[in-house]
Parts: sequence; structure tokens; C-alpha cells
Amino acid sequence: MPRNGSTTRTTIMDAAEALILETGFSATSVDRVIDRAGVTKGTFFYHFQSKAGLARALVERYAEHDLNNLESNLARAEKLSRDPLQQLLIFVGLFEEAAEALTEPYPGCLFASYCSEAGLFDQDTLQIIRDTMTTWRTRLGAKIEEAMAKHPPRLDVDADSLADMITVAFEGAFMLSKSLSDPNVVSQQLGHYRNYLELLFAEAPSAPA
Amino acid sequence: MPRNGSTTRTTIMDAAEALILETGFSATSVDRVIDRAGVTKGTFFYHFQSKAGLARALVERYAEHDLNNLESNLARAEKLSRDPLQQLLIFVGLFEEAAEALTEPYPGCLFASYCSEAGLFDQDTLQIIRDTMTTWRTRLGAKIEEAMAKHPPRLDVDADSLADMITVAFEGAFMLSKSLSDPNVVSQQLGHYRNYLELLFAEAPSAPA
DNA sequence: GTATAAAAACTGACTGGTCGGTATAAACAC
DNA sequence: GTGTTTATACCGACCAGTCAGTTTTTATAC
Repeated sequence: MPRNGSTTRTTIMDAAEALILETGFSATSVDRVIDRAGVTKGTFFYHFQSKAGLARALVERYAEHDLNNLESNLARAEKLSRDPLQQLLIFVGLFEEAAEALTEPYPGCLFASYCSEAGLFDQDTLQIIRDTMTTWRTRLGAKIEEAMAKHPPRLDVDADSLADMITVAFEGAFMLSKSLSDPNVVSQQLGHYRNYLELLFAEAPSAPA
Repeated sequence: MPRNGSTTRTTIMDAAEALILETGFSATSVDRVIDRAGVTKGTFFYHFQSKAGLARALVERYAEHDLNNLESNLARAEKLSRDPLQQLLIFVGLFEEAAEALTEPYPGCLFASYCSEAGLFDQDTLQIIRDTMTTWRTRLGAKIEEAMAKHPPRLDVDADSLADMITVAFEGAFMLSKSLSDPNVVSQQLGHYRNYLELLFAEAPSAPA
């Protein structure tokens, strides 16, 4: 059955992640996970030392995917333009494109899920979330400072909090999208973020293109 | 002991709300609630038909406070200016002021908490959250359209999604603030929202004040 | 004011069931 | 034959919820 490294482990993790996004970590019992994954309890505890171990493995995988998205879209944007501002706008646009393709509300973010039940997790597990968010801040903050050097912003803004804003847009929009069952919220909010960047760094007088 | 209508009931609700914001609804057992509130199990089930009944009562109270905030700050802003754009900017500024006063990260939003465990709640309870968010969208969306009529925006934007943006800023900033233990995130993000509104509706040429 | 009765608020032991986790023995895979 | 999986039985702790009964508050009567 295990084709790659460990399909069974992945199956368990996929089932658990889906359940956690529906009902949270606490309500996601091991029994429910193994039921959905189609494995027995022995198998679960063969692959994971404990339920907390599963939580840790899930957030590590999620963070890895998240940072891959960050880096790959940043790399794509850097290939498409040499201007840091344009790179930023393209970067946001790439996520916007992906969000536009969504037809269902949004399953939710594992980080937000953990954050809502933060008291249940150990510090190492929560640190992974912090590190991931800090990486977004640092990576985009640097790019924003490049853009600010080339294109003086119309308002005095802080690069880090402007970088944080895309995380805020994602997390807030995920939540609103899920609550209202509205698949359009995410792309709309990313669009507003892109608008904001454009207006902030627009040439002061109406210059010809 | 109960001086007004029902102090005991309020004590239970306060204890429950604090616990839910720490560890989520599912992990907030009735035993823990009554332990923190200093009442017995019988008392709990005298005041609430079930744990789901508590969830319902909590979200109703939270929504009421939330809409009170919306309406009172909107009323204050409308007194301070007659221009819809200025009213919007003042409105956001009032929340910004309150957020600046924070010294601790942020305990979290009950709506976000419920949303992360949405599968646990009945539709009536979730509808209260939807209704509250829709009210924000409608109330602010109308104000934004007034502003758009008076001050043609520099970009073509949708009034409703622009109204949603403050909810997104709140929810996203709450989450980031809690994750990073950074009390400044909320006011910073509200500041960016205010900046965005200013830039969107700024006079096209540099006009004299 | 004091006796009385009804209503409201509260008590805490108890129930059946689920929780995370363990144990064991036998099957299956490469 | 080692690594993986199944099946099932089991454990103590905790879960939401019940219930028979006690205490406190309030309303009424004299």
C-alpha cells in the first residue's frame, strides 16, 4: 500500500487536517481520524507518538507548503519584472489569480485553527506558526523597502506592517469567506491590497506612461 | 448575590468566554467553566439548557456588543463631520485609538473562534455571526457609496468589499497579534485601511485645502 | 413585623458514554 | 525477518447532562 515514503501516514494526516478545519483540533478525536482515514488505532499510534505529535507534524507540513508558495511566487514575480514594486504587484496578483479560481467558500487555515485553540498546543508547535509569519514579514518587508527606495511612497508607512498586511488579508478573508460562504472574498481583499500598494507608490503628479 | 437581573449567569458567561478564547469551545468543558466561575454543575444547567445553549447565549451577547460598537462609533463620527468620507476616516480612527490603548496581544474574537470550529455549532448560532458581518457590510457599504458619490474614487472599487475590508483587517490583525504576541498589529492594520480610504478618495490634482 | 407559601436559585453525587493511549496476538509486505 | 497493518479488548480520566433535594429570595397575609 505505501507507494512513496509513507502513504498511510499521509492519508492519516490528510484526514486529520480536513477534520481539524471543520471542527477544530480538540473535537477531532483520534477515533474520528482513523475512521475517516480507514486505518486502525494501532496504525495511528505506530506513525504518531501521540495526538500532539500529529498536531506538530501537520503544522510542519502546512508551514512548509506555505513557505513554498511564498518563495515560488516571489521567484516567478522576480522573473517577470526587475522593478521591486512591479514584483510586489505581480506577487499579489499571482495569489489573486489562484483565489479567483476558487468555487467553494474556503476550508480555512490550519494556523488560524491552531491559533483559536492556542492553549492546547506546546510552545514548539506554536513557534512554527510564528516563524512562518515572521518569514513572510521579513521577505516581503525587504522587497517593500526596495520599492520604497525606488518609488517614494505618498504616505509614511512602516514596511513590516505593510508586509504583514497580506497575511492579515489572507487570514481575515479566509474567515469572512467561510462565515459568509462567499468564495469571492479572498480575491477581492487581495485586490484591495494590490490597489493600496499601487496608490501608495504611484507617481505624485500625473506622469505619462 | 444576584444584584441586577442575573449576576451568576453573567459570571458563568464571562468565565466561559475567556476559556473559549484560550482553548476553543470544544476543549472548554462545563467542568472547567464552573470551576473558573466558582459555581456548581447544577447551577450551570439551571441557567443554560445545554452547552450548546451557552454557545448561543455567548454569541448573541458578543454580537450585541459588536453592533453597539458599530452604531455608537458611527454616530460619533457623524456628529464630528458632515462629509461621508470624513465620517468614514473618523470612524476607523476611533477603533484605531482604542486599539492603540492595548498593551496585551489580543485575547481573540469569539466569531473567529466559532468559525474555526464551525462544525460544532447549529445553523442558528452561525447565522448570528453571518448577520452581524452582513450588518457591518451594509452599514459601511452605504456610507462608502455616499463617499463615492461626493468624491470620485481614483480606482473602480466595489463598496461592499471595501466595507468588508475593515472586518478582514480586524479578524486578520487579531489573529496575527495573538500569534506573534504583538499588541501593535491591530492599530497598524486599521491605519493601513484608513490610508487606503484616503488615497482612494483623494482629490486627483493637488488641490488647496 | 412576623408567619407562611410559592418560586427561584443552587447543590453535588451520579450516569452512560467518549477521550487519549496501551496491550496483545496474528496477518501481511518486501 | 523486519517493518507495517489489522483486530479487539482494555484502562483511568474526563465528558455532557440528570436528578432528588436544599437553600435563598420573593410575594402574600395578618
